[in-house]
Amino acid sequence: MADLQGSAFILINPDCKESMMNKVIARFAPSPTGYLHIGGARTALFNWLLARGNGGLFLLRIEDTDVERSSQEMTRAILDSMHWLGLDYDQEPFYQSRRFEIYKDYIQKLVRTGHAYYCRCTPEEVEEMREKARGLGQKPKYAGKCREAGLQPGPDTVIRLKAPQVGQTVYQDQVKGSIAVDNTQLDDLVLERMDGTPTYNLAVVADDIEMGITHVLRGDDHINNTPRQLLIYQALDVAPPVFGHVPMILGPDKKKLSKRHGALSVMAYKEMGHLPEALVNYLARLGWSYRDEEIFSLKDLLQKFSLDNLGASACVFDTEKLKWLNSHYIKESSPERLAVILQEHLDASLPVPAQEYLEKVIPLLQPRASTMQEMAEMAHFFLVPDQELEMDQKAVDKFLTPEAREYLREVSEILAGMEEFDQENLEQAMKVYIEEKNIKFKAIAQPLRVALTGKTASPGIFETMQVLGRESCVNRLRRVQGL
RNA sequence: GUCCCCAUCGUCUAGCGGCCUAGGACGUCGGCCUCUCACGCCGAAAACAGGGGUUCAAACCCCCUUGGGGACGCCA
Repeated sequence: MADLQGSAFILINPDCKESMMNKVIARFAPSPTGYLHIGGARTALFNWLLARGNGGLFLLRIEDTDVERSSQEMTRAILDSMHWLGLDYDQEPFYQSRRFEIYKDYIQKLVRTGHAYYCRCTPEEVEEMREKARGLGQKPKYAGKCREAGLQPGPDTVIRLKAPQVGQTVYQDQVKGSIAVDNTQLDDLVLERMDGTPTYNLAVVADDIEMGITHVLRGDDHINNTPRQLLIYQALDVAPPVFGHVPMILGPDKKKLSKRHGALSVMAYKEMGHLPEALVNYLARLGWSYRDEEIFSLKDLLQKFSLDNLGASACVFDTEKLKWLNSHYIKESSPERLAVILQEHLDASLPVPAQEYLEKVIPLLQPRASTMQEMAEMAHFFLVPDQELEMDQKAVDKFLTPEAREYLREVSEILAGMEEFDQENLEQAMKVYIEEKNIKFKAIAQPLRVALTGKTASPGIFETMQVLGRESCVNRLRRVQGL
């Protein structure tokens, strides 16, 4: 790109179509100062889709230059979350903390070419300048005191970008459209701190150049950083990547999602019993749409995702819709897989059930549970020892009348004498019994349910009985006689 | 305060000047099914923030107002 510095109107990256022709290289660049939260996960997903959906590369960069707040554990946790969601990356992760030499080179190049200068102003002085600007009703910024001072490196100096003071910086945002900022709004940002470490904006630009990044999709909250970064690209005389800023995810109160109101980590959703494909599907639809469709697998998304269908406005995270998607995927999943997941959610006081048994229980719960946590609660009566089954007292009082107990006593004897203890034969046996007694099925359905499950709501009574098995059914029916 | 961004049912959204008496989905409310609870099916209520333009024609284009969000660090 030509050096346009100083011209009245600076147009950067007027059209991305040409670069779209080349191989897409996108990245996700989390800072390991916290868990991977819902917003970060969506950013990662979109970048992954952009790269993988176009035969490109998806790289990972760990922005751990803040040694104080970054940790190895958080990096691990972020990687685990991405793995759980099914977002894999190419090459080894790039760690900014190991790349300080590269940043030094970039900064020195800027100093050499006259695009950066040494500054001796103290943080207090700079703060005064900002205050002054604020007082004048202007945007707080560094006033440029050392800009023309021609200072040499020293122990108390930082390096600042010599940013253009006229014209404007314009770029085509892939989701927002044209964005323009007057250069007077921007100041000479610090590139290298007093301790010699690079600042965020410099490191990002240097890395994106080094990594060959073609597309930067990131949160809306970075929209104001983009013009600053563009200025660095310009000073470096390097063509910038394509930028796109996806809208923020808001909490139910329409405020930026934070730990206070449910900006939970990805892993928290796992613990609540959400399936990864449900979370991916939900996140994808938050800010993106494809006609009237709602259900998307990762594979569908790969094929259908495009920047064109990204929305521009902020959206509210809706737990109810997530749960609906989750219940959908629970219905779609195999009992084999769900059994493994369910184990993690079961009450620790329960005896560890066999995989085969869970696989019989789960089909009865699939249409009823919207999270695996819920399923674990529903599965409880299937797994608890007969003598420890908790009984809902209100249900007992209402349905286990003396008359009903007598029916149950007789039924328990019938069950004990049955040949094939399956749903079909159970239904037949009960039919015969109620005809014999000349009663309605309703007269014994709820008493049976309460006796067997302890509750008034459960899966179908015959399928429940078949899964529980003869022994448990008889045990439980006998047990209620004494209650 | 200054700058930037955004604005269709409660929520996620379709809509890219005429197909819109605004479509879908979640949720809500009815109904059907039914051994309970679910699932499923059927149906209903529910939105173009306001005001000016442009145009034969505006939810769609422009401007203003209002509202919301974000950013103004030697954090990332």
